Amino acid sequence: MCLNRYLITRRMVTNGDFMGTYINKDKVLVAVDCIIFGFDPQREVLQLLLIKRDFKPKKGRWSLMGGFMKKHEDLREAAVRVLTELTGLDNIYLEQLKTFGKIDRDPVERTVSVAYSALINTTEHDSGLINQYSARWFDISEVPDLIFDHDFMVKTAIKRLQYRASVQPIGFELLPEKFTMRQLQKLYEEIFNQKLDKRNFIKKINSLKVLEKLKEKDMTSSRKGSFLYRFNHQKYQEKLKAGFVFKV
Amino acid sequence: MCLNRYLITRRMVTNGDFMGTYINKDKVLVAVDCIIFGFDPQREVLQLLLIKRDFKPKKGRWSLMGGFMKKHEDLREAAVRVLTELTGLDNIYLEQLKTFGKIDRDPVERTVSVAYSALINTTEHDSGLINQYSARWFDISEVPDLIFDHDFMVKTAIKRLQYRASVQPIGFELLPEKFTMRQLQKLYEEIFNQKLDKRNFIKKINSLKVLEKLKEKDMTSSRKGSFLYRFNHQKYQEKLKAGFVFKV
DNA sequence: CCAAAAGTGTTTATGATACACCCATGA
DNA sequence: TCATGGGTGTATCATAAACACTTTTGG
Repeated sequence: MCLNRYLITRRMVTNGDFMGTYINKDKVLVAVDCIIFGFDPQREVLQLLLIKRDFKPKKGRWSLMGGFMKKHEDLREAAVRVLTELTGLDNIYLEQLKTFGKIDRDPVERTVSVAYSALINTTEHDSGLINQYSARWFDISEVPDLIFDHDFMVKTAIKRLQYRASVQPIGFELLPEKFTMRQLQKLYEEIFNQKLDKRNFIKKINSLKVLEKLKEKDMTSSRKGSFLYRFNHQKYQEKLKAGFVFKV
Repeated sequence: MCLNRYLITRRMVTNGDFMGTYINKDKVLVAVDCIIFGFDPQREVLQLLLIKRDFKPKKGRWSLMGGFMKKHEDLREAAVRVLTELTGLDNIYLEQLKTFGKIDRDPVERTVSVAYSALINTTEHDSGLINQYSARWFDISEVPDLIFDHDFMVKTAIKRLQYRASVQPIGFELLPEKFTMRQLQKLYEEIFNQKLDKRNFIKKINSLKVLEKLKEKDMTSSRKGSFLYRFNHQKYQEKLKAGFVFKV
């Protein structure tokens, strides 16, 4: 590390080759921020995970889960580590969203932040664990003002989520293993922020042929009860390999 | 800068608030790499701009136009500056592509690189200027091996280009002001790497209603000559505002 | 028997695809 | 007159959108 750096510097001094290429270049902090979406199947709302900062600056304000990349760690690994440290969430697939590099985005130090995003199935992840870490789910319509440029990051993430939802059967990452058609539809309505026609929606979803209709019914939401469905990962993978586009 | 940093450190020492938040965090080099696409309307090929490195490491190898962000400069500005310094290209709209953060992507120093991409109209930009800077256009099918992870960056950029081309009338950024339908079609064929039906293509393009057919003909490619078209930016902006999706 | 949510089909409009011949011109 | 690239139209199919009534059952 320091040694390594010294050696390179020596080489540069010796033959001049690296001159102007790596020395005298500014180094800055590289942050990672995690934008985690969830869906509450009972209340049928899209949610965002936030933490309350118990340190300055902006102590007491809500923020995305963020931290700094270490020199000897991959960027993505840094995001995974930070998320785990702050929420206990483990084994989450984080997708890179965008990098935010405005000069004054962090008032303390020049920091470039790489935002990562994930969709999680809240019923599969221990919410007690999340609470323990002073993290909390917010309904997407009730997200408070966030620190720095985190509001903008969230806006960007929602746009990306809408795009992803339009080309992939995204619902299955956010719903419990078994779910009703109504829940799936509500999820899409939340993501796109618009009402969808029940009949057309079901037709389209069925045409994708990646759902199994189960014999079981969910009896909590009506007297008649509604059938439960399950996502068939194998069929999905086969279709994906065949180049099928899951336009919803 | 150094002063500023010192003050913050003092405050941290005084009240402990910043402890563990900003101090002892690793700083790394933040690079920007520019992926510039062009289109040669004569030869009807998609092209990529590269430079020959005249410095180590990888001296003599071809590479994207890259450099390091300065501490007191926006990330995007850094990309614009680097592009201008290395190619003379000015006034280019660079769109952020993705950030590459593998631990060993640069063998010399830990570097996180943010890739930016742009489409340029080669006839509007002084190619003499580019040559002066030891930059060169390569046909997309003949791009040489590049340094570091630049090959992967280019692959990623091409995918993004294909996506953008499918939802925006992208051709107009890459073509000269006046162009023929054939050139436009060839451009899309190059981007998607597949043949398109002439009649269907023209129908689709016309349905977008953002082209003006001129009275002039281009006589260089056939005896009959082919009509020239021009992109109508105003119509495009109006449609864009109205939420029109330019699916091609 | 009624309230509340579940479930189900048809029609129409729009856009995508496939496909082949005539036109204008310079040499 | 002919070789070359330019230019045009129709029929079919697939998907999207609009739209309303019946079913089930617990209370």
